Amino acid sequence: MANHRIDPTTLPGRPCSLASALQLVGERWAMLAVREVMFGNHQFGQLARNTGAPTDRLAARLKDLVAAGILERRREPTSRYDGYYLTEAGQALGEAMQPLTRWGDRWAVTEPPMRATHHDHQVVVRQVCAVCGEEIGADVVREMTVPGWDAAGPVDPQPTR
Amino acid sequence: MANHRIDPTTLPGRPCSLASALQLVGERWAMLAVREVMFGNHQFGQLARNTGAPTDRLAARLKDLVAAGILERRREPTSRYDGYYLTEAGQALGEAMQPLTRWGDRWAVTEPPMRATHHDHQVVVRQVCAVCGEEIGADVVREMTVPGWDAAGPVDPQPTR
DNA sequence: CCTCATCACTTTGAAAATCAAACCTAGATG
DNA sequence: CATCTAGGTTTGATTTTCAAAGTGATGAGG
Repeated sequence: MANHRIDPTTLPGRPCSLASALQLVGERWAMLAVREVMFGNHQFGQLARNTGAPTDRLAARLKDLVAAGILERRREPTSRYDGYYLTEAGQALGEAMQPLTRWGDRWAVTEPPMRATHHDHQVVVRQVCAVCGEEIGADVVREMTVPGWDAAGPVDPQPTR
Repeated sequence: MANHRIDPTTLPGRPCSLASALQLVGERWAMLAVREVMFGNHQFGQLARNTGAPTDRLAARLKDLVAAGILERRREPTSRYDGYYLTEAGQALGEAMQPLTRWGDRWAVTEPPMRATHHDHQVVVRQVCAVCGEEIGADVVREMTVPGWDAAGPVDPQPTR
């Protein structure tokens, strides 16, 4: 497992876990490849057909995702070819992508092309805090832990001198 | 509000709300711009500084996000310039981006550069089903509602014939 | 043994997107 | 009037993306 973590202060703009996450999975086709692996499709050809990505781009993305420790390439037991599988980070990413999919259902598509159910009813996602059980909403406070930044942007130590 | 919804069957690959969502907000800098607006930064210059995006790219993204109905451009009361604000879809997107940020905290960065708290304790996100209250995990079943596709990929009506 | 098919890529050459930097416009400031 | 600031747009070079063709390894059919 590679686990190429990024120091967010080396990225342009505000140091932020979202920016770092997008550095790993923000390029085109990356999340769709993870989606397919999550759906149980492990072969390169399946990923290519089901994402619609050009094969050279897909090959590059898969290489990156393996290097980032999100996918793992290993031999399929039933076949002579390798398959791509989710690591623990990849599993977690798959779950983190669900709210984005749900957002797409609600705001991005004319008609949702998939239905997510468990126990024979449709899943309606709610984000709650595991500590206090309350729904997470607008009362979340964000503190920057890196010096030089606050919510409004970079803080100048001496403004113009 | 523009509300450019996408018919997911017109996209390459599997018709999917995630692919549609990424069509709207998957390009570089788009989510970071939404993040900044969510943090209360509404001016173009702030968005440029805080995202680190080139101004031409940022201008293009903001135009797209406004056209997609995610941001709204309106006159600042305190200034003679316009500012960018979240629509209802943009608010919802901001919330959908949180799990991705949390994933980044855990898997993408060397050290989280921000801390999210409410009521003086750190937020730990848990996704639960609003219908039954159970945590959403692996027991989610996905059914495709469009013909020609299942979880494994495209279904051929007559295979080779 | 020879041909053909399948799978997983890689290479190629053209088109499109991205970038940093320079430039532009309109209104305030000195 | 000259300069400054904010909010972009334009420019020209670089990089990325794309579809399509090619490669090489394995196995099946005749």
